[in-house]
Amino acid sequence: MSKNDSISMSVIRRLPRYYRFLCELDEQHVSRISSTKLASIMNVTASQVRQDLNCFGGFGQQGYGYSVNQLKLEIQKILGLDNHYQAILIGAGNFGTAIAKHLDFEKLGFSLIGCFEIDENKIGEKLGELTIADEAGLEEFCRENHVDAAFMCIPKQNVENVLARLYRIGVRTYWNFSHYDISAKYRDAVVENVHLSDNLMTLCYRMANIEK
Amino acid sequence: MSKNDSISMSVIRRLPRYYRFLCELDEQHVSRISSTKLASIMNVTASQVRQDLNCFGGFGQQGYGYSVNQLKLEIQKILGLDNHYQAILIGAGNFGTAIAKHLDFEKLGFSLIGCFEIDENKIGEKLGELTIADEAGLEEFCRENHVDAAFMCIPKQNVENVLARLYRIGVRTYWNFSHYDISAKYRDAVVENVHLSDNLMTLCYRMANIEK
DNA sequence: TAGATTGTTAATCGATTAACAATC
DNA sequence: TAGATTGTTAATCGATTAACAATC
Repeated sequence: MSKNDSISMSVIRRLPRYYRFLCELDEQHVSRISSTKLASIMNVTASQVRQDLNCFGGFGQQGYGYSVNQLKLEIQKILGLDNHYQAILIGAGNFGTAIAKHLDFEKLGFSLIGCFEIDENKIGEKLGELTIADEAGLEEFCRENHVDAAFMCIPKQNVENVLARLYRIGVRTYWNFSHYDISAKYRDAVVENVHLSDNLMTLCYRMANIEK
Repeated sequence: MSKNDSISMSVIRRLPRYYRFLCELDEQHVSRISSTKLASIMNVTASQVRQDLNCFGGFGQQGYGYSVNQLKLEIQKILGLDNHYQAILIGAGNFGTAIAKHLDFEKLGFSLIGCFEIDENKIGEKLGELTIADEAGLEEFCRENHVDAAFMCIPKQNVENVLARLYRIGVRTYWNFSHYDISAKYRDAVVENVHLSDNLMTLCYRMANIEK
C-alpha cells in the first residue's frame, strides 16, 4: 500500500534493525524520537533514516519527529511480522534445535508446526511443543497441513533429496542454513541463506587485514 | 600485498562465496575456468568476477581463464584462512554447541581453544575436544593463553558483563550472535554480527510482498 | 595466425548524503 | 511566532556493468 513500488533490498535489509531499536526504545518508554537521534543511536545518517522510512510513507511529523510506538508498529506491518506463516523445520540436529529453542517465531511472522529428521534415534523425541517426526512422512504432513516455508537445517549432501520433495509438493520458500545452492536449482524459489562460515571468513579477513 | 589499498566491503563479502565455488570445482577436478563460466555458475556477471579478482592481482591468463586450484589458494590466502587465530566460545548453549560441532574452524582461520559457561550444570562437560569451563575463570585463561577472538553465543542480557571483561583483558574481536550492540559500546572493536532473526524477518517481508 | 579471454578503462546505474523548502 | 524537524529534491559518491584493447 501507500508508496511501495518495489523497495530496494538495501532498504529492506535495514528494516529489521530499525525494528529492533524501536522495540527497545518502546520498552524504555521513549515515546518520540527524531531522525537525528535515532540515527545517532544506530550509527547511521539522519538522511538515511528519513529516506528509508519515506519509502513507505510519511510516518513522522515536522518539528516533532516520529512516534516510537507508531513507527514500530508500522515497520512491523511492513515486514509482515503479524503473519503466522506455517513453517517446518528440516533437521533436528544442533542447529535446528538451537533455532527452534531460541527464536520466537511467533514474533517473526512464523509458526513452527512440524519438525522432521532422518536420524531414527531422534524421531519421537520432543522439541519444545513439537514431536520430531520421521522425514519419510514429509509429503503426508504437507498434504494435511498448509506449509508456507521450510527451515533447512541439514547438511548439504542431504538437501537435494528433501528439497526436491518439498518443491514438488509446493513448498517453495526456504530459510537455508546449508551450503546447497537452492536458487541455482529452483529459480523461482524464495530463499534466504545463512552462511555462517562465510561470515566467519569475513571476520578472519578483517583480522588478517587490520583496518585503519 | 600486490594491489590491495583498502578493498571495499562489498568485494570482501563476496570472497567467501567465490572460495566455496572454487573449492567445489577443485573437488570436481575442474582445472580451469573462465570468468564467464564461473559467473554463470554463481549467477553474477562476468564483469563482476573479473573486477573483484583484479582487486587483488591478475590471477588469470588472457585467452585461457583462471586456474581453479591456484585461484582457490589465492583467495584462501587473501581471506587469511591459513591463520589459526585463537578463539574462545562464550556460551555452550544450543547455539554455541551447534557452532562448535558443525564448523570446521581450522579451515576458516581459527582454532577453538576454550569454552566458557555460567550454567553450573554444563561446566565440566565435554564439547568435542574441549571441556566446558566456568566463566569465572575467563580472565585467568586469557592471561595464560593468547586469545584473538571471542564467539559470543550468550543471550543479550549476559553480554554486557562478559564483554567488558573480555575487552579489558584485550580480546577485542568478536563474532556476535547476540543482539547486544557491541560496536556502539566499543568503537574500536572488530565485530561480525549474525542476526538470525533479522534474516528471518527479511524472509517474512519477501513472503508478504511476493516479488514479481 | 585466429580465437578466446583477461585486465582495465569508461559508462551506467543505484545508493547515500546534503540541502532546504514545507510545515507542525 | 520562532524553533524544530520532516519530506523530498538535488548532488555526490560508490558499485556494477559494458566495452574493448592487450595478450595468451
